[in-house]
Amino acid sequence: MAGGNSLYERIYNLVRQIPKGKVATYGQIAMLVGTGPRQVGYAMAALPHDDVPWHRVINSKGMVSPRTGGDGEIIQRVLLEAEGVTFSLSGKVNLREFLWEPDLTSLV
DNA sequence: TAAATGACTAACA
DNA sequence: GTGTTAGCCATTT
Repeated sequence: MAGGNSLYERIYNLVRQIPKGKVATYGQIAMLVGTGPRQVGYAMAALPHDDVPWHRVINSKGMVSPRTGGDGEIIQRVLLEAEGVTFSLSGKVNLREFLWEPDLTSLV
């Protein structure tokens, strides 16, 4: 387990800071916590917290990543649309408008 | 201890 | 535009 304060804790903490109506990419979060993008995806898969807006985390293509098994992919899209994020006909988010710009001054 | 896993990304064909 | 290859690194078995 991730005893106490682990890398994942930082990832979850960062994800919680994503404002409503915005999205962040795995690579972006990975860079901020100083790890590889796969760890971010793995952290989401583990998700010990149920109060993390994991649905605001998408891949670099602006699309919801297909996960193993279930169809949470659909749920993620619904949650984002409920927050005001729009999807193109191809099922992609306009990152130029909805990509979260992390406020570094508040992360120090 | 070593090998396998994975909700990714960038580069190349 | 899509498909494949390689790199990535903490967690799990």
